[in-house]
Amino acid sequence: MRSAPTILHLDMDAFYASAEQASKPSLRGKAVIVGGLGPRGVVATASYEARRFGVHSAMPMAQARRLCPNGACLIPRFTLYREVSELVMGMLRALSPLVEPLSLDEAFVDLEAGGAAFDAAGARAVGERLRADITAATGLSGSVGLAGSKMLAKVASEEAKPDGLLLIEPGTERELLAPMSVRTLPGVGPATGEHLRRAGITTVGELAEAGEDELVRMVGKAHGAGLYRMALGLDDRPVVAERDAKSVSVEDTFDVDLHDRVRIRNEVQRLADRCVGRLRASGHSGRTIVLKVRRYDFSTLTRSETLRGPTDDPAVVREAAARLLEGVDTTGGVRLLGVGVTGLADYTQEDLFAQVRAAEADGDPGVAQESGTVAPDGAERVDVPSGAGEVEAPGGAAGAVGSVEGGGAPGDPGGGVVRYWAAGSDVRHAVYGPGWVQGSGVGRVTVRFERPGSAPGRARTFRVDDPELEPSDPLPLVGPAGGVSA
DNA sequence: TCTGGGGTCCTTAACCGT
DNA sequence: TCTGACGGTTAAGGACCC
Repeated sequence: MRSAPTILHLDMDAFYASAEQASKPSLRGKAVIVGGLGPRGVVATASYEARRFGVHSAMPMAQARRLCPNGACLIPRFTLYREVSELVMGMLRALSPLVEPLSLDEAFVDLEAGGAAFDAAGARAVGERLRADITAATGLSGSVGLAGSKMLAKVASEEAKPDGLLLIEPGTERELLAPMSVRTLPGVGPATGEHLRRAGITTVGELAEAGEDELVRMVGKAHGAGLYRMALGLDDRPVVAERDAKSVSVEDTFDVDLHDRVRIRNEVQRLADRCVGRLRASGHSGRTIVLKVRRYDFSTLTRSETLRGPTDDPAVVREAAARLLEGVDTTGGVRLLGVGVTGLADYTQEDLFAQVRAAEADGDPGVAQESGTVAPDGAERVDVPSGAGEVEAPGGAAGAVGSVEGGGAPGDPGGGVVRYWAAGSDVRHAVYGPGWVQGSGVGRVTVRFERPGSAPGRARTFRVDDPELEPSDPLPLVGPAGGVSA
């Protein structure tokens, strides 16, 4: 069954880094690295200029700085990326109602379903125009893959990068795939790749030769069967526009491992509250509470508890998380904590209260226990004085940072306002106007004053507590404040 | 100075009820 | 009544994706 190449996969090129370059003219053509800037940060995206130094995503930021000491390292600005993403997704939806976003910078489109294209020539024309329109509207480039299936369209856009388009003609897919690395296929990561390599399989062609039975034996039923079909270029998964969320979770990695049990408990409570905040914002409640703990040695464990009914009550989630924590040994230190909720239901508040009442009538401790909630503190965190929780256990780590406590900026929202200016963040100066933080340290912060569409601007340095300087929202890449062309 | 954060899906084992 | 097969649910972990 040979189908026309009318599945389109769009992948924006080095999305976060390109968006930063578009909004910060002085960074165009320069190495830009977007990611976490803390001692345990990793790279989210590197510009192509930075990739030439060997920097790539998921690499520890410290290593990236070593490889590319002159690169600009910036924190991600998701508000901006989301805005650009919505603009682009809107353009895709103009082509077809069947648009399946995979992330902020990637999506599938079923062109045939939208009547946008029915054959290779039509699909190619739509793809080329889309790329031009995206660049005109955002100043960014995207790569397009066109094929008869999602898997092949994705492989095609990957091959087309950067700033290209590739259409896989029906009938040519097996020859095209055969010499490619097995790692090209979606679903083959480091573990499966290594597994296959030990069996002497490194290319997609060898994968196809191995046969389904052999693959199933090696990597399991579902994975093996799927892998075999993909190696033959077979994939009939439809493009689906709406997908229901299945879980909501939040997690924090701490700059320094946590040892103090009290502090750990407090962090779990905070995470539970944040998680419920997100759960409610998404209009969901959930039944299963999950606690995640990553220990000093990077070993990760999860503990979960399923309630009698779904909840979005912070007290209930806090208590469940606290109970789960009691069963976890944290001696040695904890580098990450997370709280999640799965088994989502979109119950309304009314339904939920009805559930609670029913459960109370049942005498069910699972759901009804908000009455018996201990809740030592409200939403407010009871902060362990800095340092007090970090008194080193014998043989403590080299960290010794002390000043910045886990995740939070060392800002004091109360009085003196010593602000923390993260590199890459947006600011506005009363005199010089909008700009972005280039760097800060020893009581100073350097700001470059430029905006999307302007010429590269000049940098000025201020005291970190300069009253004329304040954080601000990102300027749009296009529109009144900016403009894609200078 | 190793290794983020937010997800999805699959596998395995234990357990319960039929 | 005992035993076994089977299905569903829960819990935990692992791989993978962007």
